[in-house]
Amino acid sequence: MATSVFIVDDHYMVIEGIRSLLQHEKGIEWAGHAQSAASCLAYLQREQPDVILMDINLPDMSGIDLCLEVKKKYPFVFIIGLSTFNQQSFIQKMMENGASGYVLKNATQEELTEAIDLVCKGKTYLSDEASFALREHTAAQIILTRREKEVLELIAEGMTNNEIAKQLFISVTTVDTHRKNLLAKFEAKNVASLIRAAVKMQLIK
Amino acid sequence: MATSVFIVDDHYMVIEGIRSLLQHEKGIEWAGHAQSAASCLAYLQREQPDVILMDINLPDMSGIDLCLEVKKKYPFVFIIGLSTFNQQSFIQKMMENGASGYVLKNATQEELTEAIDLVCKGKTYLSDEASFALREHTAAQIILTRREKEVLELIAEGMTNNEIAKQLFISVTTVDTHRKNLLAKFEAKNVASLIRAAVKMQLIK
DNA sequence: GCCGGTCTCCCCTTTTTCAGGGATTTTATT
DNA sequence: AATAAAATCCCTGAAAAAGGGGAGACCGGC
Repeated sequence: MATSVFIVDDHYMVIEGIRSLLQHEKGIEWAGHAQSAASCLAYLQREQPDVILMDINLPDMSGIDLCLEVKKKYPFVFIIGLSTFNQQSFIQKMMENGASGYVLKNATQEELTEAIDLVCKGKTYLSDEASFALREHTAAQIILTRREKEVLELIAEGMTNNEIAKQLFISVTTVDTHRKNLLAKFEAKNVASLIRAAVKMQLIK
Repeated sequence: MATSVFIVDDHYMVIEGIRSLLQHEKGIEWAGHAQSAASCLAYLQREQPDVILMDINLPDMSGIDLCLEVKKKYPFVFIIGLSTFNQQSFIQKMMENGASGYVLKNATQEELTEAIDLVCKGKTYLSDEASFALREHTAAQIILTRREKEVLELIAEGMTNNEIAKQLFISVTTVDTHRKNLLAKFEAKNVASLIRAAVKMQLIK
């Protein structure tokens, strides 16, 4: 029986590209496509494909969140993440949320079909670049607590410790402690390098 | 006579997508594709297409720089920029460097062919989102002087005014002046918001 | 030659950050 | 119940940044 493949990507050209790559492939059936998380979820209520190729960037919800939601509702649908080369920091989160594989958008037809085949058998497929990035990223990953994230956000907004303290209804000294922990975790010597690093790691927008 | 179209994009799937969109289009001839700036330039030495669809993100050189170079050497080749929705800040630079149009990667077949037709006639095509972004961006554009850029870079590195002064062989007070001007230009109240804004506007990486 | 912009330098004051500690309570997790 | 992790709070003192000025030198364009 043929494997049905569904794709979620907001870029029409990418959908077309994958369709074109897969259309003559035996054993693969085109289940359809969606350009948003919402329409993907709507489709899944009617029918479930074997594999979903899912972009990280969607207009209404991130692929990471969508992945989690889809896996919760339809655990037997396998998900393969899709992204461009410079979004590798998301791979980790995507896999944590239940994706079975990860393919970069410059993958060849062979890589794509191999990924679909492997994933259907319950295995994991990571493109070379993806698995490399995963190792790199895991090493350099920085885990922030809830409060630290909040403080970081507000620092990035340009607020002083005093202002942050008022906003969060805590003491200035507490904010200062969180700030110090942030600086330590990022190995940054001041806010400038902190914010730069945080933006690089996609922890703030 | 048919319009020959060449495409430069490092994502194989996007190339396939566009090829699939254009292949049955009368009046459009597929000239080929390249996945890097270098191979694009190599191709152009042999023959020149009428239109190049050019991605902003290339592995070896940015599309913006490639655009400038191609236009310098082959001024009669029309270039249409290609990008995803969240890279709109590059549109301005692409147009400044001689591009004739800009299309987002979620464009439909109609938009794409319309863009190619218009551009061939020497006109400009901007997708709705692109022209909107252009207006937004132009209004909010911030022009930095040579020195300000240098200081900004070093601030982002986490250096203090003192360290920057030593590095640039100027007085601390001068660095401070530049810093103040940067804050004023960005309408930022401290480095945190300055760096965030600068990263957003792609002035630093 | 003049003007605008850039780069340079200096003054002052106040605010904020940074670097060191230390310490208690809350909240999971086992 | 014990432990670990997170969140809370406090102190001191030095360093840096921010906010407010002013001012001379250089350079390119009109």
